[in-house]
Amino acid sequence: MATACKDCPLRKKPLFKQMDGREVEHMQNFKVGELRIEAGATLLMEGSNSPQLFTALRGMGLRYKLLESGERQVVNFVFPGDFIGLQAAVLGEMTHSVEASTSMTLCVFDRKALFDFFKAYPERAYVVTWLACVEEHFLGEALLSVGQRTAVEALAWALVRLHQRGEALGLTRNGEMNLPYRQQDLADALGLSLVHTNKSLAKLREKRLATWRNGRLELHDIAGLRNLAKMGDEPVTERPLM
Amino acid sequence: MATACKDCPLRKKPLFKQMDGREVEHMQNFKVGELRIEAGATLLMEGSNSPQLFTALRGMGLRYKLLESGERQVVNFVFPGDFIGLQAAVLGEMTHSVEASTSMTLCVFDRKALFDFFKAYPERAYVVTWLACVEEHFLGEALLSVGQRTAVEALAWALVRLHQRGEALGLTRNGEMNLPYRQQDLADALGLSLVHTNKSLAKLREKRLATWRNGRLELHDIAGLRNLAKMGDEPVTERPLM
DNA sequence: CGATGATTTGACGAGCCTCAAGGTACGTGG
DNA sequence: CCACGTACCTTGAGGCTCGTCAAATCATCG
Repeated sequence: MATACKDCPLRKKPLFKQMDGREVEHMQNFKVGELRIEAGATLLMEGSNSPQLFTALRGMGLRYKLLESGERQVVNFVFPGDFIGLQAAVLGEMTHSVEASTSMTLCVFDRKALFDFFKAYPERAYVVTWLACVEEHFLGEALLSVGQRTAVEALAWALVRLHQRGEALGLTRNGEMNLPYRQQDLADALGLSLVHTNKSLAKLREKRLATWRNGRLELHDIAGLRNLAKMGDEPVTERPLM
Repeated sequence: MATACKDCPLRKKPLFKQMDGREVEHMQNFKVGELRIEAGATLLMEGSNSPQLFTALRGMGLRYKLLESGERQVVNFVFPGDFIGLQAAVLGEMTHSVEASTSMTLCVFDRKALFDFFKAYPERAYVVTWLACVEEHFLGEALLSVGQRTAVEALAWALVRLHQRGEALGLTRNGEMNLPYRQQDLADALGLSLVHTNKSLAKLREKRLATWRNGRLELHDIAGLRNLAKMGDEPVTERPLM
């Protein structure tokens, strides 16, 4: 049974901007159902033109692109609240694939209704644009990491960011959280080899900065990590939810 | 004297989707003026909250991010038709800086009017989202290049893409175009050192694939470059103009 | 308890970076 | 007109980071 938008558990988290009753109703009009997929399943394929849009409600996933020769670049990690499939809706096809790392449940919207949605609810149209900008922002930061940081620095950056996202969603306890990815996923996100990623993670452990094993991430010294990664401190800000 | 939107020379280029008279009028309502800046000038600073939005009308520029330690990551190249400053308008601050590589003229819009614009002209709101998606698409591709391609491959990719953009704007003649950037700019875009960029460009020349000197780019073998870069062939498609 | 997939470690080499010096084009002032 | 400065491009030498190859360990699961 699909949960009604008014009962959406995600919306109440402090990370997300409050919606008034009308907005919730607008979302309810747009929503066509819920989808549950298993870990490992592919939700969207690069190049595909899916008839549906999604918002991740529960679970985590990956966005990635492939080179013809098989190399994979992870372009982002999917967390609850992420909006998925906008590119297919607007540009006509997905520019990356999306797959589930854990089992996930997603809110489903009808892609064909998007333009009518824009006409009917401009404040929601603004939200869609907002989310596209957030994605753009993250990709720029990732590019900065891959292009300019060393392996250890890039890993420090990635772990801090992932933890930050988890924390904003209330997924952490005493600096710990579940991080259900493989080292290969991080490696592909940062343009590193698996082996070098593994050795760099070991360095972070030796320096007592962060530990990540058995799917559990623990940051021992966030300030140290941020410093190592030469990150400025932009606090997590409220963002809207679709 | 600011040119009127109805006389906009950019809009007529085949790259851009046709607008009907009403849409042109909507843009005219939104436009507040024109700006001309010199080569080397900074248009927007990362972290700034500019009161203005821009569309590049003429000239070329760079979008980049800086690390505290001084490393620069070029996140994109600015060509005529690019929409600039959306992040500041929506997220509250720019997530990258923008500077002019040549002298530029830009169309100026009022950031505060953006939301009203969304309400009044949903088809234009849709266009803004479209452009944000295009940017996201490009950043994903850049990430793929920096993360997974070798230096020569990444350069091949970059030169093909830049040439493609030039061609779509009618800036090329027999595979040649002006490319008013420094090698350092390409290096910072691809996460390479200047020296290695220079040597890799030499290799592309030796292989008779591409020559870029004195601000002039010449692609001798586009298929060869695409092949080297392992690029699929997505054709350039029409896109809207703001 | 074997099979499969993920993590870990070691050895070695390659790609890319840094340092350094020289070259070219172009503008400026004596 | 030439000396000089500046900005950018080019080339060489040497070293470090990171990738590849290989194998061992570990965890999970049927």
